[in-house]
This record gives sequence, C-alpha cells and structure tokens, in this order.
Amino acid sequence: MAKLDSVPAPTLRRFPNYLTLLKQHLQDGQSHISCTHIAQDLDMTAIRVRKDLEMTGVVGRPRVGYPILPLVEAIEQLLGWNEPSRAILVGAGNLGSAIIGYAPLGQMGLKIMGIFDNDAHKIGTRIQGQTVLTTEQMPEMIRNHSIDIGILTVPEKVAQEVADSMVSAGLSAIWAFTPRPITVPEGVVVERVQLAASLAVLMGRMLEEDRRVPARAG
Amino acid sequence: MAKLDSVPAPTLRRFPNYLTLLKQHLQDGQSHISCTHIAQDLDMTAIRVRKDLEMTGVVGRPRVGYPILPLVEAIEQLLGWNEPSRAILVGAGNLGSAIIGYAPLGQMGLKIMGIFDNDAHKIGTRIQGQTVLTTEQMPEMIRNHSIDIGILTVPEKVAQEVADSMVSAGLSAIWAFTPRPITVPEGVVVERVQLAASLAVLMGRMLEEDRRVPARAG
DNA sequence: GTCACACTGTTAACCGAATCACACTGTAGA
DNA sequence: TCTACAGTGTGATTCGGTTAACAGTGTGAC
Ligand SMILES: NC(=O)c1ccc[n+]([C@@H]2O[C@H](COP(=O)([O-])OP(=O)(O)OC[C@H]3O[C@@H](n4cnc5c(N)ncnc54)[C@H](O)[C@@H]3O)[C@@H](O)[C@H]2O)c1
Ligand SMILES: NC(=O)c1ccc[n+]([C@@H]2O[C@H](COP(=O)([O-])OP(=O)(O)OC[C@H]3O[C@@H](n4cnc5c(N)ncnc54)[C@H](O)[C@@H]3O)[C@@H](O)[C@H]2O)c1
Repeated sequence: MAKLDSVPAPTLRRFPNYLTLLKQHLQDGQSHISCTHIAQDLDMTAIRVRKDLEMTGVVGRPRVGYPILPLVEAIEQLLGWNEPSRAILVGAGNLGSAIIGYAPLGQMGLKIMGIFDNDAHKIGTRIQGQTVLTTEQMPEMIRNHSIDIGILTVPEKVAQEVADSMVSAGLSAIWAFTPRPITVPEGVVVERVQLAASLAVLMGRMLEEDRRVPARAG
Repeated sequence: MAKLDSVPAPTLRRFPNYLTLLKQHLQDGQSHISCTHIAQDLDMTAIRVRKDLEMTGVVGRPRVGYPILPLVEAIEQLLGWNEPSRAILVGAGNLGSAIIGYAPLGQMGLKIMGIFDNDAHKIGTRIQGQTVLTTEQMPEMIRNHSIDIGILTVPEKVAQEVADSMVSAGLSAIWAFTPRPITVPEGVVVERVQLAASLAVLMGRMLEEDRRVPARAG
C-alpha cells in the first residue's frame, strides 16, 4: 500500500525518469526489474533507487526485483498522472506555443482545455488545433470546467496580475515560466521553471571546471 | 575578494533572482541594500540571503547594507555573465525557436553564434535574423569559433548522438532540454532542464494539498 | 531437498544546506 | 559626544536527503 507520507521533492523529480525507463522495459516484455539494473541504466546508485521506490509501497522480491506494472501504476498515482488534470495556458507566445505542441504532456496527465492571450492578432487563431481565446473568458472557463492547473507563459510584467485572476477564479496550482517569483495565497501550489537558474548552474560549474584545469588557450 | 571555493548549486540557482532585483534597485538610484530588504522582496529568509551574498566576498556595512554595484559585478563574475560565452543551438524546432527568441539570454552572457538542424525544410531559413545551418557544419563552427556551450533541443532519440559530436568537436558544456539523461566524458558539464520533473513536483504537491484539505466537490 | 547468493528492507552514520543564536560594528539621531 | 539599534559576520545547531552497513529472504541451481 502506498504511503501517505509526503514524498520528498528530489524523489518526485526523479519519478519521471523511472517512469520512462519502466515503461520501456514493460514494452520489451519484461515483468520485473531490479533496482541495481535501474540504477546503472540511469547512472545513479542502487540505494537511492531503492529508497525512492520505497515511497511507492511496492515490494520487491529477492533475486527477481520489483514488478514493473504495479510500480508504474503506483508512481503515476503519486504524481496524479493516472488520470487527466485539466489545465489552461495563458500567454500564447513563443514559449507557450512550444509547450502546447509538446505531446508528451498528455502522458503526464495534463489536458490543456484552453489557450488565452490578450493580443488581438492572436485571438481566434489556432495553435495545434485549439483556438486562442481572450483573457476575459479565462475565469469563466476555470469555473465552468473546474480547471486545476494554470500554465503561465505571459511576459514577466503581467505575470502576477494574471496569476491573481487565475487564483481568484479558483485554480489550485500554477506552473509558472516567468523569471520573477509570484505570490499566491495559502493552499495554492506554485512551481516555477527557472531557466535562468539552470543556466546559472551550468555556467557556474563551467567556470569551476576551467579553474581546476587551466583552460585550453582561447 | 571573491572566494574561490565552489559555490553550492542552490546558491547558484538563487543568484539570478538577486541579480534582477539588484539591477532594478540600481536603476531606481539606490546604491546600497540590506539583506533583510532583499529577503522580504524575494520571499525568503534574511539569513539565507546573507549566506549567499557571503559567497561573493562583498562586505556589507551595519545600518546601510551591501553596496549594490559591487554585488552585481561579483555575482556576474561568479556566473560568468560579465563577458559573453559563445554558444550554438542544435534543433531549431518549437522549443529551440522559443529559446533563440528569448532576449534575456543576452544579459546572461549567452551569445548564440549558430543554429543547426538537419531538416531540409528548415536549413537556410532565418530565425530571429540568424540563418539555420546544416548539422554537418556544426563541428567546424565549434572549432573555428571556440564555442563553449551547446544548447540541445533535438528530439530525444538523437540527443545522445548529437551530444557526442558536440563533445568530440571540443565543447565544454551542454545545456540539454531532452527528457532522458545524456552521458558525456569527464570534464564536460551537462545541465538538464527537466520539464517533466518540474511538472511532477507541481502535481505531487497538488495531490498532497488535496489530501490535506478534502478537495472541493468536483 | 538444501544451498548459495542476488536482491530487498531497515537501521544507522554521514553530509551539506538551512536555520539559529549571538557577538560585533558603525551609522543615525539626540 | 554618547546612545540605541539596524544590520552584518560567524560559530553552533538542526534538518532532510544521501550513503553506508547489514540482516533477512525467497528464488534458482543442483
Ligand atoms: N521564450 C523562452 O525561451 C522563455 C524562456 C524562459 C522563460 N520565458 C518566459 O516566458 C514568458 C513568455 O515568454 P515568450 O518568449 O513566450 O514571450 P512572448 O512575448 O512570445 O509571449 C508572451 C505572450 O503573452 C501574451 N500576453 C501579454 N500580456 C498578456 C496578458 N495580460 N494576458 C494574456 N496574455 C498576455 C502576449 O500577447 C504574447 O502572446 C516570459 O515571462 C518569459 O520571461 C520564456
Ligand atoms: N516543446 C516543448 O515544450 C518541450 C518541452 C520540454 C522538452 N522538450 C524537448 O526538447 C526537444 C525538442 O522539442 P521540440 O518540441 O522543439 O521538438 P521539434 O520536433 O519541434 O524540434 C526538434 C528539431 O530538431 C531537429 N532535428 C531532428 N533530428 C536532428 C538531428 N539529428 N540534428 C539536428 N537537428 C535535428 C528537427 O528537424 C526539429 O527542427 C525534445 O527532446 C523535447 O523532448 C520540448
């Protein structure tokens, strides 16, 4: 039985990796897999894999490993990927369009029910078969279709404002791609995708590497 | 004087947040800022801010705070954002195009010197004023222009293969947007932007929240 | 049947980052 | 000049996650 304890964020972050690997092995006809095998496939330690899988409540058998199908189902349940969550996207710009067109989100339980923008040139056009609606229609759709997740890809300046109107319409989670933090009331979950943070780590590590090995002439 | 110790990744990740805030205050004409002020602006604790700023080596004064300009310069130096790093992007698809068009990357020391794809329909077209080149030309450009960073936005299937050819041409860092991990030789830095991981955290936390408060009827 | 051992489950040790507590400092104000 | 105190700097503590150590177990081999 799956634990109801809260799953650590690092583990949540690794779950998708396990999922893709497990599904692949499932398709190859395997029914069980050991954590040592998973570990070397994903370039991590077996212990960490075991600890992560422990969160699912699925028990493995010595010399056999874990049953793959129950694992997949347990992880998907912990992530809520077993049944679709209704989402909307606001800000049909460059990034927004890329996300809308990213098919794998469907496998992650994300169902984009509406796309909104406030640019007159974009409203009414179609992106991946979905018509772009005006921002004014957003609260109504959130309420009528009990939307759970708002994907925020508007310019930084209006991000807080749009987030506010999402929340007041009843959204419970926001997936924000804007560089600045946004504030929301208690109970609403915000997850930010910080591209700048990722780049900072990359370049910081790069400099360190250069510092260790006196860079090749440039 | 800036420490040469390695900066913890969590701190690196927060640096960009400080930078945007600091630059904004600088533009408002302020010369100093206290960590308590920064903390409440970014919704974090003052202690964490102080510890992070400690890495820069900049010293603050009681009742006055830290001098903003030196802080900005120190952080940019630690991130390598003070002088442009040459980069190329491979995979001029939806996501790749969005990244190319994302102006703020310029402020982060990233200079995209070339765009590559292997789709005959895309080669020769222009994205944001830059012509898309064939993948065959990539190693040559990496060598001739001593490119440091490769931005990887190709489909998952060919990601490893493209990464390999980047590395063998002499790249020292890869910014990968592909869902599966890629392996590189020692000394090459890889930073992955994992959208799925971010979504997993969002939805996992959402479920937890629902579990705590027995969700509104749906 | 029984033996070996690959693999699991669990408790303990470890480590790095976040947080705390508090002494120190030098400015602003009286 | 003196005082109060906002704000820094630092050593000590806590915490969460990772890693290690090891006992337990049931499968597969013979
Ligand atoms: N493009 C990238 O690669 C990238 C990367 C990281 C983060 N981001 C962030 O994502 C956001 C969008 O980036 P982008 O490159 O797609 O910009 P963009 O300008 O292409 O798209 C923004 C869209 O939002 C719409 N919009 C503006 N105000 C609105 C409002 N009040 N209500 C609804 N829609 C509104 C605009 O009409 C436009 O279509 C920005 O905050 C940016 O910082 C972008
Ligand atoms: N679109 C998104 O929102 C999104 C989000 C997260 C991750 N990703 C990942 O980013 C990558 C690209 O996604 P996308 O949506 O832009 O896909 P896309 O199909 O729009 O773009 C991929 C591009 O790569 C090119 N390409 C294919 N093989 C190549 C090769 N061997 N050499 C050079 N170029 C090649 C294609 O011609 C195409 O232009 C994928 O790995 C995807 O998983 C995309």
